[in-house]
Amino acid sequence: MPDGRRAKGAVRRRALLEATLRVVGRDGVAAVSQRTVAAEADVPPSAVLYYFASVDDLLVTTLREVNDRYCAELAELPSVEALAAHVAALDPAALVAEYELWLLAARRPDLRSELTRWDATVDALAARLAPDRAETVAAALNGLYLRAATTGVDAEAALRVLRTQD
Amino acid sequence: MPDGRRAKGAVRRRALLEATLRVVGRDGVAAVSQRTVAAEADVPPSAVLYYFASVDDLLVTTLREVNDRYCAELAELPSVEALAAHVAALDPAALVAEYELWLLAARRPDLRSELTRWDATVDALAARLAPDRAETVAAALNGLYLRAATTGVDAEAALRVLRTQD
DNA sequence: CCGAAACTGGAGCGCTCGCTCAGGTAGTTT
DNA sequence: AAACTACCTGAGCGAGCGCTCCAGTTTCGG
Repeated sequence: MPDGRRAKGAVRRRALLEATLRVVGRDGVAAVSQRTVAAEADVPPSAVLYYFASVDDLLVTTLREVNDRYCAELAELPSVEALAAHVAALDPAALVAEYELWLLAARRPDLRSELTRWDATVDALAARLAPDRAETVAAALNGLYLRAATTGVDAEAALRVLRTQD
Repeated sequence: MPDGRRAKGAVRRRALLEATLRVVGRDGVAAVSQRTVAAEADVPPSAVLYYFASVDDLLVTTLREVNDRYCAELAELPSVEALAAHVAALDPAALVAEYELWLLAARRPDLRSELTRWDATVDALAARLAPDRAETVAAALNGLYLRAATTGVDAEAALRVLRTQD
């Protein structure tokens, strides 16, 4: 029988993770605090440290979840055209949040594995969609992501960049 | 006659800017505070707010200086080969610092101009060194920078990525 | 229906933060 | 040398921080 107590807790826990991601996207990793996340999720501050061992734990858990999501999304793309459309459809604010977390992972040895996971996913995608020029496509994709985070990228331009040999 | 007092002040001001960049590289933008920078530059904390209107002003000034330096460096590269060598020679820690500042600029409207300045410099370089495939080279260069910040990139691999058509 | 377990939330501790300010020090001018 | 002024600084304020603690509430199994 499902325990109603645990179920209720799980809902709050998830709400906190989503609130954290929103705070990161809006104001950056530095703005993530027990009190700001609690306010964003509309729970009392003490709830944050009931569901997570520390504020840092909350942040790291959020990072892993986001990485999971992005990697899964990339793995399902069937073609270079779909990839270009994917890049063009990304929300700049969400990408900025992603880079905030990327930077956090780059700085901390214990999160290095998340970084290599992301790199490996991009490399695998490039090798799958463009085996003869995988290195360039992987680099160009990373470059497109960066550009998409600021000025945005439209699908035609993305496709032009990714189809490097035509 | 030059006022010795003013000259001494200028030296301290510069020391604070360099200390700020070191702190950003080592511990991130979030670690930049009046007290940490003062300790890094070996000046009393109050000196920080004597030379800069606020801690934020110090950070923004540092960002503009770093951007100046990077843009000037790119503008002088004579060939794709030199560009590949340049990327391979970059220090990962310094690149992480650069991305910290990039992210700061991405989030703040008043710093958007620094971002477009960087993008324009990269685009101009790509158009100069590889006119027939500028968009791809610009994206690939940004991708290489990102990779260089974590795992590092060797010169041969960078050249392979940048010479997209061979 | 009752004890246990999961959950809730407010109070508050020790700490660092950005910033202000009154006053001290040292180089310049007369 | 005295007056002036630009430069410099330690002390301290109010605020927000992570985190602990514990008394209260809800929901469960037996």
